Order: sequence, then C-alpha cells, then structure tokens
Amino acid sequence: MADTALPAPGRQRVLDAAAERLVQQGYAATTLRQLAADAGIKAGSVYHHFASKEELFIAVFNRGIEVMVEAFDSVEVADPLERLGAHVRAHLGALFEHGSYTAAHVTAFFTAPPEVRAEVVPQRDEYEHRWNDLLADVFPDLPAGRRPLTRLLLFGSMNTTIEWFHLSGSLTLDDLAAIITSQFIDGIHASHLIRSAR
Amino acid sequence: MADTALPAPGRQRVLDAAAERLVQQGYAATTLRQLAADAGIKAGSVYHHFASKEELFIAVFNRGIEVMVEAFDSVEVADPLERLGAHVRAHLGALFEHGSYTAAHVTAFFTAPPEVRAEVVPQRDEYEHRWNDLLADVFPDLPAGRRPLTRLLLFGSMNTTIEWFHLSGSLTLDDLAAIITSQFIDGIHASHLIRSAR
DNA sequence: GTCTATAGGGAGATAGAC
DNA sequence: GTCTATCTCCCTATAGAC
Repeated sequence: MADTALPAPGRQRVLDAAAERLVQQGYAATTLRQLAADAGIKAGSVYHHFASKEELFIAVFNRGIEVMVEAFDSVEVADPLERLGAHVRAHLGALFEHGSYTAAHVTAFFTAPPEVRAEVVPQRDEYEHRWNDLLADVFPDLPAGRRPLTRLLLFGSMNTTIEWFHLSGSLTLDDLAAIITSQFIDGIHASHLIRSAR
Repeated sequence: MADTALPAPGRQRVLDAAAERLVQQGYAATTLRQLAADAGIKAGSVYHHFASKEELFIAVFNRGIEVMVEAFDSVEVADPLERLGAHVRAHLGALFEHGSYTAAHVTAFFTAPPEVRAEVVPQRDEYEHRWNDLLADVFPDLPAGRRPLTRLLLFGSMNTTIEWFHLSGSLTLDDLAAIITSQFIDGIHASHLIRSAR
C-alpha cells in the first residue's frame, strides 16, 4: 500500500477536485481548466495524468463505487435486521463521510456521456449484487424477482439525501440511517416512533 | 385558453426539445443549437422567444412543476390511504405520461445554475406544501416536524424511478405506484404481497 | 418569426521546452 | 511533472436583412 502522506500528488489532487466539482456542477459544466486550477496546476498538465476528460471521470466514478463497496464490506453484524441497518448506515457514510467520490458518482453518473457510463457499469453491478444478496439473506420471503425493485426504491431514498441532508444539521447520520431503515422495514407508522422510543 | 392545435408554434417546439434534451444530457450539455435543430429552426431564432438560455430553462422547469401540480390536484379520493396511493400514482403519471417536463425538472434541476434554480424554488415549495398537507391529513400521528423528512424519502423513491423504469416493460405504472405506496405505508413485508394478493 | 453572419469567449486537446 | 503556446471547435449572444 502506497504511503499517501501529507502532500497529495498532482493526480490525486485533480481527482479530488473533480469529485467535488461533479457534485456541485455536474459532468458537462466541469472543465479541465477548473480542475487544474483547483489542484494548483495548469490545464495542459492534466494530460500527463489522464489521456482525456472521459478517462479522468471514469476514475472518479469508479473510486466512488470503491468507497461504497469498502463501506459495505466493513459491516460485520450477526442479527439480520440489525445488519441491514448497519449497511444503510454504511451507505450513507460513503455518501457523506468519506470524501466526495460516492456523492459525485450518485449525482453525476446519469449525466455522464454513454462511453463513460459504460466503463463504470461492471463495478456498479457488483455493488448492486451485494445488496441483492443482502436482501435475500435478510428477507427470505421476498421473491428473488422483487429484489432489484426493492433495492432500487431503497437506493432512491438513500441516494437523494445528498440533495438535502447536511452533516452540520441537527439530524445526525445515525438518526437518518435509523429512520430510513425503520421506514423501509415497517413503513411510515413505525419510522416516526424511532426517536421517541429511545 | 389558447387553441394549441396541430402545428406547435416555434416557442413550444423549442421548449419540448429542451425538456427531452435535459432528461438525456443534463443542463450544461444541452446547447441552443441542438434545441433549434430539434425544433426545426436556426440557433439565432431562439432568441426571438427567449432572452437567454437561462430564461428558456426556467420556463421548462416551471412547466415541469405545473404538470406535477395539475396531476396532484386532479386526485379526488375520499379514503385517506387510497388518496395517498392515488397521489403517488399521479406523481408517477406526471413523470412518465405527460411529456418530458416533469422528468426534466426532476433530473436536471440540481445541475442547473443557481440563478435558474432560484426562479423555480417558489413553485417547488408550493408542490412540497401540498404533500406536507396530504401527509398531515393521512397520518395524523406523524409529527409536523417529521413531514418534510418523510416526504423527502418518498420523493426519493418516486423520482429516481426515472433512472430505471420504462413504460414499455412488464411492470405497469399502476403496479409500480401500488408497490411504492404499500412499501411506504407498511414497509417491505407488506409491499411484496401486493401482486399475489389481487 | 426566421434567416445569415459574426463577435467574443472558452472548451478539449497537442507539442515541445524545462 | 509542470509549464507555455497554440490549434480547432463550438458555445452564447447580437445585429440587421427579409
């Protein structure tokens, strides 16, 4: 494992800048000149690290999935329902607590050109597969054919939190994860009892 | 009410094209030249209808909300829980069955420049307010302070369907609305029984 | 209401010096 | 690994003819 201490290399600074710009501006509006300026280099120097704008953003999107996968795989909880809650918390953690890569992926992936998306699909599939397996494990009664749809609805709630949730607010990420998990498992009637029940 | 029959005026064709391009490409990647070509006119002529690119897209985003509001207000159901389901169905209808304006709003709003977003916020608030009132009506036990969060989680599930749902698939919009409604009210255990229960 | 022509700026990408 | 300089292309927007 490389010693990535103190002064981040140019390539890394460009990637970090790209992730943040993606979240705020989307794919097309983010220019290599901006990224270079953010990273403290000139536009032409970006091409020493990446062959094209597309290759650069493929790296960002893939890193965004890596962060999600690492968060997912770090969960070790025995009880099925508790494990589900831990994975929801881990997914939200990837979105808000481990840099901008996952947030960039979730917000900008669908606005990226088809060639870029195609290079990222395999890694996306891998993450989705993990969740399908988790659902199969936690909800044995859920038909296999319904797992993708169920996952998509849960992802929809989790991923759109980046449009409105802020770590600086009064609602903590633990609270949010607990509410989403409860809402997902038992519906609205149960989810709003969470805070008072503790 | 204007007689908008057969040949759509230039302005209308430009707006239609903008809504579709927004869904597929996002804000920054959509150029006035494309819209003009789609509408069968030249780029310079766009400025006869709109003062700027921003003004054009403000019109698209606002129309997207109008479609949602019209769908919402068309619901007339007495039973509270059934009414909620009807509103979910109406929201999905606005996304998939009444042109591309609502889909454009939902996908591209957050990638639009701040000046554009600011002009659309009041109409967005109006729609969100309708939903908060609906939640208050259907779920009297839900604390008022929890309505926005509850609404946001439901919107997350509904709005991200545009990333994967297609009218041409085997799952109908009625089915999808029923599943989302059931999942929202009673959680996962109830939602996957819907199809077999009919 | 649409056209042509064009101004002025900024985009992605390349070449070669240091 | 970064720089400067530059090519080519396309963008938004404007002016004025029809």
